[in-house]
Amino acid sequence: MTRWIHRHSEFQEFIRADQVIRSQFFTIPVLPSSEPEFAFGITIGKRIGKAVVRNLLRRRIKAWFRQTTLSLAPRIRIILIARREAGSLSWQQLDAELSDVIGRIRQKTHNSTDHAAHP
RNA sequence: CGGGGAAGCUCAGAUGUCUGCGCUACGUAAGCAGUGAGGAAAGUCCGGACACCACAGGGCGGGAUACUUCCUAACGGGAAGCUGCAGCAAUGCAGAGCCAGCUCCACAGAAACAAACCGCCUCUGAUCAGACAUUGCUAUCGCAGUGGAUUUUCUGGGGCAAGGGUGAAAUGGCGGUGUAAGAGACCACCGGUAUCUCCGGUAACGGAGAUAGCCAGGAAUGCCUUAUCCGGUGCAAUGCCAAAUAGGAAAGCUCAGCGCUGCCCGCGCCAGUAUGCUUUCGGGUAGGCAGCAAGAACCCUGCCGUGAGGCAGGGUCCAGAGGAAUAGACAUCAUCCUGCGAGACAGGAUACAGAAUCCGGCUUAUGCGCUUCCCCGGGUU
Repeated sequence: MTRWIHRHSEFQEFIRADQVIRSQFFTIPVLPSSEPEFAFGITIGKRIGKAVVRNLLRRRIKAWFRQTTLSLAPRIRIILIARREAGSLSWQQLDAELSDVIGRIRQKTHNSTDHAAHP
Protein backbone atom coordinates (compact mmCIF):
# COMPACT_ATOMS: atom_id res chain seq x y z
CA MET A 1 0.00 0.00 0.00
CA THR A 2 2.98 2.26 -0.45
CA ARG A 3 3.94 4.04 -3.62
CA TRP A 4 7.51 5.24 -4.26
CA ILE A 5 7.96 8.70 -5.69
CA HIS A 6 10.51 8.68 -8.49
CA ARG A 7 9.69 11.40 -10.96
CA HIS A 8 11.55 14.69 -10.86
CA SER A 9 8.43 16.76 -11.62
CA GLU A 10 6.63 15.22 -8.66
CA PHE A 11 9.49 16.14 -6.35
CA GLN A 12 9.20 19.72 -7.59
CA GLU A 13 5.64 19.96 -6.28
CA PHE A 14 6.90 19.69 -2.69
CA ILE A 15 8.67 23.05 -2.94
CA ARG A 16 5.28 24.73 -2.35
CA ALA A 17 4.16 22.40 0.48
CA ASP A 18 2.31 24.14 3.34
CA GLN A 19 3.00 21.57 6.03
CA VAL A 20 6.67 20.93 6.76
CA ILE A 21 7.85 18.78 9.64
CA ARG A 22 11.45 19.34 10.78
CA SER A 23 13.56 17.12 12.99
CA GLN A 24 17.27 17.01 13.75
CA PHE A 25 17.95 14.65 10.84
CA PHE A 26 15.16 15.22 8.30
CA THR A 27 13.08 17.90 6.68
CA ILE A 28 9.74 16.47 5.58
CA PRO A 29 7.28 18.43 3.39
CA VAL A 30 3.78 16.93 3.39
CA LEU A 31 1.19 17.20 0.60
CA PRO A 32 -2.37 15.83 0.45
CA SER A 33 -3.05 13.17 -2.18
CA SER A 34 -6.06 12.12 -4.19
CA GLU A 35 -4.83 8.51 -4.16
CA PRO A 36 -5.90 6.15 -1.38
CA GLU A 37 -2.33 4.93 -0.71
CA PHE A 38 0.60 6.46 1.11
CA ALA A 39 3.38 7.80 -1.14
CA PHE A 40 6.87 8.88 -0.26
CA GLY A 41 10.23 9.73 -1.77
CA ILE A 42 13.76 10.20 -0.49
CA THR A 43 16.19 13.02 -1.21
CA ILE A 44 19.79 12.65 -0.09
CA GLY A 45 22.14 15.37 -1.28
CA LYS A 46 25.86 15.17 -1.74
CA ARG A 47 26.53 17.04 1.49
CA ILE A 48 25.47 13.93 3.44
CA GLY A 49 28.57 11.98 2.44
CA LYS A 50 30.11 9.81 -0.22
CA ALA A 51 28.11 7.45 -2.40
CA VAL A 52 28.47 4.51 -0.02
CA VAL A 53 27.08 6.52 2.89
CA ARG A 54 24.17 7.85 0.83
CA ASN A 55 23.30 4.41 -0.55
CA LEU A 56 23.30 2.85 2.93
CA LEU A 57 21.05 5.57 4.33
CA ARG A 58 18.56 5.28 1.47
CA ARG A 59 18.42 1.48 1.70
CA ARG A 60 17.88 1.57 5.44
CA ILE A 61 15.05 4.09 5.08
CA LYS A 62 13.37 1.98 2.40
CA ALA A 63 13.85 -1.17 4.48
CA TRP A 64 12.32 0.55 7.49
CA PHE A 65 9.19 1.53 5.56
CA ARG A 66 8.78 -2.03 4.24
CA GLN A 67 9.10 -3.61 7.66
CA THR A 68 7.32 -1.07 9.80
CA THR A 69 4.29 -2.22 11.81
CA LEU A 70 3.03 1.32 12.24
CA SER A 71 0.00 2.14 10.15
CA LEU A 72 0.85 4.86 7.69
CA ALA A 73 -1.50 7.74 7.05
CA PRO A 74 -3.46 7.40 3.80
CA ARG A 75 -4.10 10.17 1.30
CA ILE A 76 -0.74 11.72 2.09
CA ARG A 77 2.44 12.27 0.10
CA ILE A 78 5.75 13.05 1.82
CA ILE A 79 9.43 13.22 0.92
CA LEU A 80 12.29 12.83 3.36
CA ILE A 81 15.08 15.31 2.78
CA ALA A 82 18.14 14.17 4.70
CA ARG A 83 20.06 16.77 6.68
CA ARG A 84 23.78 16.85 7.20
CA GLU A 85 23.95 14.67 10.36
CA ALA A 86 21.72 11.90 8.95
CA GLY A 87 24.64 10.00 7.47
CA SER A 88 25.98 9.05 10.90
CA LEU A 89 22.77 7.42 12.16
CA SER A 90 22.90 3.79 13.29
CA TRP A 91 20.02 1.41 12.55
CA GLN A 92 18.66 1.72 16.09
CA GLN A 93 18.82 5.52 16.00
CA LEU A 94 17.15 5.59 12.58
CA ASP A 95 14.36 3.30 13.83
CA ALA A 96 13.57 5.61 16.77
CA GLU A 97 13.82 8.73 14.64
CA LEU A 98 11.46 7.50 11.91
CA SER A 99 8.92 6.15 14.43
CA ASP A 100 8.86 9.55 16.10
CA VAL A 101 8.52 11.43 12.83
CA ILE A 102 5.72 9.27 11.47
CA GLY A 103 3.85 9.69 14.76
CA ARG A 104 4.10 13.45 14.42
CA ILE A 105 2.83 13.32 10.84
CA ARG A 106 -0.21 11.21 11.79
CA GLN A 107 -1.05 13.52 14.68
CA LYS A 108 -0.73 16.65 12.59
CA THR A 109 -2.73 15.41 9.60
CA HIS A 110 -5.39 13.98 11.92
CA ASN A 111 -5.84 17.37 13.62
CA SER A 112 -6.03 19.23 10.33
CA THR A 113 -8.65 16.85 8.90
CA ASP A 114 -10.67 17.17 12.12
CA HIS A 115 -10.46 20.90 11.85
CA ALA A 116 -11.67 20.76 8.26
CA ALA A 117 -14.58 18.49 9.23
CA HIS A 118 -15.73 20.73 12.07
CA PRO A 119 -15.16 24.36 11.09
C1' C B 1 70.40 -16.27 10.46
C1' G B 2 70.25 -10.86 9.91
C1' G B 3 69.77 -6.61 6.67
C1' G B 4 68.43 -4.73 1.85
C1' G B 5 66.33 -4.69 -3.34
C1' A B 6 63.00 -6.12 -7.43
C1' A B 7 58.82 -8.49 -9.77
C1' G B 8 54.11 -10.50 -9.18
C1' C B 9 49.60 -12.87 -7.13
C1' U B 10 45.00 -14.58 -4.13
C1' C B 11 40.84 -13.11 -1.20
C1' A B 12 37.91 -8.72 -0.44
C1' G B 13 34.81 -12.36 5.61
C1' A B 14 31.54 -17.21 5.55
C1' U B 15 26.91 -19.80 6.58
C1' G B 16 21.81 -19.76 8.13
C1' U B 17 16.78 -17.57 9.22
C1' C B 18 13.14 -13.72 8.41
C1' U B 19 11.67 -9.37 5.46
C1' G B 20 12.64 -7.25 0.53
C1' C B 21 14.58 -4.97 -4.61
C1' G B 22 16.30 -4.46 -10.28
C1' C B 23 16.62 -7.26 -14.84
C1' U B 24 15.62 -11.72 -17.90
C1' A B 25 12.78 -16.31 -19.19
C1' C B 26 8.03 -18.99 -18.50
C1' G B 27 2.85 -18.15 -17.11
C1' U B 28 -3.89 -15.00 -18.41
C1' A B 29 -2.78 -14.27 -13.36
C1' A B 30 -1.22 -15.70 -8.54
C1' G B 31 3.54 -17.08 -8.89
C1' C B 32 8.14 -19.58 -10.01
C1' A B 33 13.30 -20.09 -11.89
C1' G B 34 17.86 -17.73 -13.18
C1' U B 35 20.95 -13.63 -12.42
C1' G B 36 22.81 -9.11 -10.01
C1' A B 37 29.39 -4.03 -8.21
C1' G B 38 35.22 -3.13 -8.14
C1' G B 39 40.47 -3.86 -7.81
C1' A B 40 40.47 0.27 -7.70
C1' A B 41 33.65 0.75 -9.98
C1' A B 42 37.23 6.51 -7.43
C1' G B 43 40.18 10.96 -9.40
C1' U B 44 38.39 12.41 -14.51
C1' C B 45 44.72 12.96 -15.73
C1' C B 46 45.81 10.88 -20.89
C1' G B 47 44.45 7.74 -25.27
C1' G B 48 40.71 5.46 -28.38
C1' A B 49 35.84 3.20 -30.14
C1' C B 50 31.04 5.23 -31.27
C1' A B 51 27.67 9.58 -32.63
C1' C B 52 26.64 14.34 -34.69
C1' C B 53 28.60 18.99 -36.72
C1' A B 54 32.55 21.24 -39.72
C1' C B 55 36.17 20.25 -43.60
C1' A B 56 39.80 21.88 -51.49
C1' G B 57 44.80 23.23 -50.25
C1' G B 58 48.20 26.28 -47.49
C1' G B 59 49.81 29.84 -43.68
C1' C B 60 49.47 32.26 -38.76
C1' G B 61 48.08 31.19 -33.87
C1' G B 62 47.16 27.46 -29.81
C1' G B 63 47.97 22.73 -27.13
C1' A B 64 50.75 18.23 -26.06
C1' U B 65 55.21 15.39 -26.23
C1' A B 66 60.84 15.19 -26.22
C1' C B 67 67.92 9.75 -25.61
C1' U B 68 67.11 5.19 -29.22
C1' U B 69 64.46 1.10 -31.21
C1' C B 70 60.12 -1.51 -30.65
C1' C B 71 54.80 -2.84 -28.82
C1' U B 72 49.83 -0.99 -29.61
C1' A B 73 43.52 0.73 -32.44
C1' A B 74 45.90 4.81 -29.95
C1' C B 75 48.58 7.15 -25.99
C1' G B 76 51.58 11.75 -22.39
C1' G B 77 51.11 4.19 -21.46
C1' G B 78 54.38 -0.15 -21.75
C1' A B 79 59.02 -3.27 -23.16
C1' A B 80 64.13 -3.74 -24.24
C1' G B 81 68.44 -0.97 -24.66
C1' C B 82 71.93 3.73 -24.37
C1' U B 83 74.18 7.67 -21.50
C1' G B 84 74.76 10.35 -16.85
C1' C B 85 74.20 10.52 -11.46
C1' A B 86 73.52 7.89 -6.52
C1' G B 87 74.66 3.22 -3.96
C1' C B 88 79.88 -1.79 -1.64
C1' A B 89 76.04 -4.28 -4.48
C1' A B 90 71.19 -6.04 -6.07
C1' U B 91 69.04 -1.75 -8.04
C1' G B 92 66.98 3.27 -8.25
C1' C B 93 66.41 8.17 -10.47
C1' A B 94 66.98 11.46 -14.75
C1' G B 95 66.99 12.34 -20.28
C1' A B 96 66.32 17.32 -27.32
C1' G B 97 68.77 22.30 -27.77
C1' C B 98 71.83 28.03 -23.42
C1' C B 99 79.04 28.97 -29.38
C1' A B 100 70.05 31.72 -32.78
C1' G B 101 68.60 35.67 -29.69
C1' C B 102 66.61 37.76 -25.12
C1' U B 103 66.09 37.31 -19.78
C1' C B 104 67.46 35.80 -14.77
C1' C B 105 71.44 34.12 -11.22
C1' A B 106 68.99 35.44 -3.76
C1' C B 107 72.98 36.00 0.24
C1' A B 108 78.08 36.59 0.11
C1' G B 109 81.73 38.53 -3.04
C1' A B 110 85.99 43.04 -6.50
C1' A B 111 83.20 40.70 -10.18
C1' A B 112 77.60 36.19 -11.88
C1' C B 113 79.84 37.32 -17.99
C1' A B 114 82.43 40.62 -18.60
C1' A B 115 85.01 43.04 -14.52
C1' A B 116 89.51 44.37 -11.07
C1' C B 117 89.18 44.72 -4.04
C1' C B 118 93.71 42.81 -2.18
C1' G B 119 97.69 41.47 -5.26
C1' C B 120 101.94 41.28 -9.34
C1' C B 121 104.68 44.53 -12.85
C1' U B 122 105.97 49.25 -15.03
C1' C B 123 106.19 54.77 -15.79
C1' U B 124 105.96 60.00 -13.71
C1' G B 125 106.47 62.88 -9.25
C1' A B 126 107.58 63.18 -4.05
C1' U B 127 110.19 60.60 -0.13
C1' C B 128 113.71 57.07 3.27
C1' A B 129 118.27 54.64 2.93
C1' G B 130 122.43 54.25 -0.15
C1' A B 131 127.32 50.45 -2.48
C1' C B 132 130.33 53.15 -5.72
C1' A B 133 132.48 57.27 -8.54
C1' U B 134 134.14 62.23 -8.35
C1' U B 135 135.31 67.42 -6.35
C1' G B 136 136.79 70.55 -2.12
C1' C B 137 138.96 70.90 2.97
C1' U B 138 142.39 68.12 6.13
C1' A B 139 148.89 65.35 8.02
C1' U B 140 145.43 61.19 8.71
C1' C B 141 140.76 59.45 10.64
C1' G B 142 136.96 62.03 8.62
C1' C B 143 133.49 66.11 7.06
C1' A B 144 130.74 68.68 3.10
C1' G B 145 128.92 68.97 -2.10
C1' U B 146 127.58 66.59 -6.93
C1' G B 147 126.21 62.25 -9.77
C1' G B 148 124.12 57.63 -8.75
C1' A B 149 123.34 51.13 -9.77
C1' U B 150 119.98 49.68 -6.09
C1' U B 151 116.15 50.50 -2.36
C1' U B 152 111.57 52.09 1.57
C1' U B 153 106.82 54.42 1.58
C1' C B 154 102.95 57.26 -0.87
C1' U B 155 99.85 59.85 -4.94
C1' G B 156 98.51 59.41 -10.03
C1' G B 157 98.65 56.92 -15.17
C1' G B 158 99.21 52.18 -17.67
C1' G B 159 99.74 46.64 -18.16
C1' C B 160 98.19 41.53 -16.07
C1' A B 161 94.45 37.87 -14.55
C1' A B 162 98.97 33.73 -11.97
C1' G B 163 97.72 33.81 -6.38
C1' G B 164 93.98 35.31 -2.08
C1' G B 165 89.16 35.35 0.00
C1' U B 166 83.15 34.76 -1.27
C1' G B 167 79.68 31.55 -3.27
C1' A B 168 75.52 26.33 -5.39
C1' A B 169 78.55 28.04 -9.44
C1' A B 170 84.63 32.20 -10.71
C1' U B 171 87.08 30.25 -17.25
C1' G B 172 90.83 22.54 -17.44
C1' G B 173 95.38 19.88 -14.59
C1' C B 174 100.77 19.52 -14.17
C1' G B 175 105.61 20.88 -15.87
C1' G B 176 108.24 24.10 -19.08
C1' U B 177 109.12 28.25 -22.73
C1' G B 178 108.21 33.16 -22.51
C1' U B 179 107.67 38.13 -20.23
C1' A B 180 108.46 44.29 -17.03
C1' A B 181 104.84 41.15 -14.66
C1' G B 182 101.81 37.56 -16.70
C1' A B 183 98.30 34.64 -19.46
C1' G B 184 96.89 28.07 -23.98
C1' A B 185 100.27 33.59 -25.67
C1' C B 186 103.32 29.09 -27.07
C1' C B 187 105.16 23.65 -26.22
C1' A B 188 105.03 18.22 -24.26
C1' C B 189 101.79 14.87 -21.55
C1' C B 190 96.87 14.05 -19.42
C1' G B 191 91.38 15.22 -19.11
C1' G B 192 87.23 17.37 -21.90
C1' U B 193 84.86 19.25 -26.52
C1' A B 194 84.21 19.47 -31.84
C1' U B 195 85.21 17.53 -36.76
C1' C B 196 86.90 13.54 -39.91
C1' U B 197 88.21 8.23 -40.91
C1' C B 198 87.82 2.99 -39.68
C1' C B 199 85.41 -1.00 -36.76
C1' G B 200 80.83 -2.96 -33.84
C1' G B 201 75.45 -1.90 -33.40
C1' U B 202 68.75 -1.15 -36.99
C1' A B 203 69.67 3.08 -33.73
C1' A B 204 70.82 5.94 -29.23
C1' C B 205 75.84 4.93 -28.58
C1' G B 206 80.60 2.39 -27.81
C1' G B 207 85.94 1.34 -29.29
C1' A B 208 90.48 2.87 -32.03
C1' G B 209 93.16 6.66 -34.71
C1' A B 210 93.99 11.57 -36.73
C1' U B 211 93.20 16.84 -36.71
C1' A B 212 91.79 21.62 -34.34
C1' G B 213 94.25 25.68 -28.64
C1' C B 214 89.06 25.06 -29.12
C1' C B 215 88.62 24.83 -22.97
C1' A B 216 84.53 32.21 -21.13
C1' G B 217 79.72 29.24 -16.19
C1' G B 218 74.61 27.82 -14.84
C1' A B 219 69.05 28.03 -15.47
C1' A B 220 65.07 26.09 -21.20
C1' U B 221 59.37 22.00 -14.85
C1' G B 222 62.51 31.08 -17.98
C1' C B 223 60.79 33.29 -22.74
C1' C B 224 62.20 30.56 -26.65
C1' U B 225 64.37 27.20 -30.89
C1' U B 226 63.95 22.52 -33.43
C1' A B 227 61.20 17.98 -34.58
C1' U B 228 56.65 15.09 -34.32
C1' C B 229 51.40 14.77 -33.38
C1' C B 230 46.56 17.16 -32.67
C1' G B 231 39.28 19.80 -36.30
C1' G B 232 35.08 20.68 -32.53
C1' U B 233 31.41 18.81 -29.15
C1' G B 234 30.09 14.82 -26.29
C1' C B 235 25.52 9.04 -24.67
C1' A B 236 22.11 15.18 -21.40
C1' A B 237 25.88 12.40 -28.35
C1' U B 238 22.31 10.64 -31.77
C1' G B 239 17.88 8.07 -34.01
C1' C B 240 12.65 6.54 -33.66
C1' C B 241 7.47 6.73 -31.54
C1' A B 242 4.47 10.42 -29.59
C1' A B 243 -0.45 12.74 -25.22
C1' A B 244 -2.59 17.48 -23.47
C1' U B 245 -2.53 22.83 -24.72
C1' A B 246 -1.52 26.77 -28.31
C1' G B 247 -0.59 27.98 -33.27
C1' G B 248 -0.21 26.08 -38.96
C1' A B 249 -2.31 23.34 -43.45
C1' A B 250 -6.19 20.45 -45.91
C1' A B 251 -11.15 18.17 -46.34
C1' G B 252 -16.52 17.88 -44.95
C1' C B 253 -20.69 20.38 -42.83
C1' U B 254 -22.31 25.25 -41.21
C1' C B 255 -23.72 29.79 -42.30
C1' A B 256 -22.82 36.31 -43.37
C1' G B 257 -19.50 38.37 -41.72
C1' C B 258 -14.22 40.21 -40.46
C1' G B 259 -10.50 44.46 -40.43
C1' C B 260 -9.37 49.99 -40.56
C1' U B 261 -12.85 51.80 -35.96
C1' G B 262 -15.74 53.84 -30.09
C1' C B 263 -20.01 55.40 -33.87
C1' C B 264 -21.47 56.69 -39.19
C1' C B 265 -19.83 56.81 -44.23
C1' G B 266 -16.22 54.77 -47.18
C1' C B 267 -12.53 51.27 -48.52
C1' G B 268 -10.20 46.42 -48.23
C1' C B 269 -10.74 40.76 -47.55
C1' C B 270 -14.72 38.18 -49.72
C1' A B 271 -19.12 34.19 -52.09
C1' G B 272 -19.34 28.29 -50.78
C1' U B 273 -15.05 33.14 -48.62
C1' A B 274 -15.21 34.90 -42.90
C1' U B 275 -16.94 32.31 -38.41
C1' G B 276 -18.14 27.77 -35.77
C1' C B 277 -17.97 22.29 -35.37
C1' U B 278 -15.79 17.54 -36.81
C1' U B 279 -11.92 14.72 -39.00
C1' U B 280 -7.09 14.24 -41.05
C1' C B 281 -1.90 15.83 -41.84
C1' G B 282 3.03 17.71 -40.72
C1' G B 283 6.40 20.24 -37.15
C1' G B 284 7.00 19.52 -32.00
C1' U B 285 6.86 19.48 -25.84
C1' A B 286 5.96 16.14 -21.58
C1' G B 287 6.61 11.04 -21.75
C1' G B 288 8.28 6.37 -23.94
C1' C B 289 11.69 3.20 -26.93
C1' A B 290 16.40 2.45 -29.11
C1' G B 291 21.64 3.66 -28.51
C1' C B 292 22.82 -0.38 -24.03
C1' A B 293 25.95 -4.91 -23.00
C1' A B 294 29.50 -10.80 -27.76
C1' G B 295 34.07 -7.75 -27.30
C1' A B 296 40.86 -4.11 -29.36
C1' A B 297 36.21 -9.57 -23.93
C1' C B 298 37.76 -13.57 -20.56
C1' C B 299 39.97 -18.68 -19.63
C1' C B 300 43.12 -22.89 -21.33
C1' U B 301 46.80 -24.96 -24.74
C1' G B 302 50.56 -24.58 -28.56
C1' C B 303 53.99 -21.70 -31.55
C1' C B 304 57.00 -16.99 -32.49
C1' G B 305 59.62 -12.96 -29.80
C1' U B 306 65.10 -11.15 -24.75
C1' G B 307 60.45 -8.53 -23.64
C1' A B 308 56.00 -5.40 -24.05
C1' G B 309 53.30 -8.41 -27.24
C1' G B 310 51.68 -11.24 -31.73
C1' C B 311 49.49 -15.60 -34.26
C1' A B 312 46.62 -20.20 -34.24
C1' G B 313 43.20 -23.79 -31.98
C1' G B 314 39.52 -24.96 -28.24
C1' G B 315 36.08 -23.32 -24.55
C1' U B 316 32.83 -19.56 -21.84
C1' C B 317 28.71 -15.68 -21.91
C1' C B 318 30.00 -12.40 -17.37
C1' A B 319 25.12 -6.29 -13.98
C1' G B 320 22.32 -3.27 -17.34
C1' A B 321 19.55 0.96 -13.72
C1' G B 322 17.51 5.63 -15.35
C1' G B 323 15.30 10.22 -8.32
C1' A B 324 18.97 4.97 -10.35
C1' A B 325 18.23 -2.51 -8.12
C1' U B 326 22.40 -5.39 -6.22
C1' A B 327 19.70 -4.71 0.33
C1' G B 328 18.03 -4.58 5.86
C1' A B 329 17.86 -6.99 10.58
C1' C B 330 19.29 -11.01 13.76
C1' A B 331 22.19 -15.30 15.05
C1' U B 332 26.61 -18.66 14.77
C1' C B 333 31.51 -19.14 13.03
C1' A B 334 36.20 -17.03 11.07
C1' U B 335 40.24 -13.20 11.22
C1' C B 336 42.62 -9.16 13.85
C1' C B 337 43.36 -5.84 18.19
C1' U B 338 43.13 -4.73 23.50
C1' G B 339 42.58 -6.40 28.57
C1' C B 340 43.34 -9.58 32.45
C1' G B 341 41.58 -13.47 36.58
C1' A B 342 45.34 -16.77 30.74
C1' G B 343 40.77 -19.57 27.86
C1' A B 344 35.54 -23.35 24.75
C1' C B 345 37.28 -15.72 28.55
C1' A B 346 35.45 -10.53 28.04
C1' G B 347 35.10 -6.18 25.11
C1' G B 348 35.89 -3.99 20.42
C1' A B 349 36.94 -3.96 15.23
C1' U B 350 36.56 -6.41 10.02
C1' A B 351 39.47 -1.73 5.13
C1' C B 352 39.29 1.61 0.75
C1' A B 353 35.01 2.24 -1.28
C1' G B 354 29.11 1.82 -5.06
C1' A B 355 28.62 0.42 -12.07
C1' A B 356 25.73 4.88 -15.19
C1' U B 357 27.80 4.39 -23.35
C1' C B 358 32.01 1.07 -23.63
C1' C B 359 37.26 -0.14 -23.79
C1' G B 360 43.25 0.62 -23.03
C1' G B 361 46.37 3.07 -19.50
C1' C B 362 48.07 6.35 -15.52
C1' U B 363 47.47 8.25 -10.59
C1' U B 364 45.56 8.07 -5.79
C1' A B 365 42.98 5.30 -1.42
C1' U B 366 43.08 0.55 1.17
C1' G B 367 42.78 -4.76 5.11
C1' C B 368 44.80 -9.81 5.95
C1' G B 369 48.20 -12.75 3.50
C1' C B 370 51.29 -15.48 -0.19
C1' U B 371 55.06 -16.64 -4.05
C1' U B 372 59.56 -16.13 -6.90
C1' C B 373 64.27 -14.03 -7.95
C1' C B 374 68.57 -11.06 -6.73
C1' C B 375 72.45 -8.34 -3.56
C1' C B 376 75.43 -7.52 1.05
C1' G B 377 77.23 -9.35 5.87
C1' G B 378 77.86 -13.40 9.40
C1' G B 379 77.75 -18.71 10.84
C1' U B 380 78.02 -24.17 9.75
C1' U B 381 79.48 -28.26 6.43
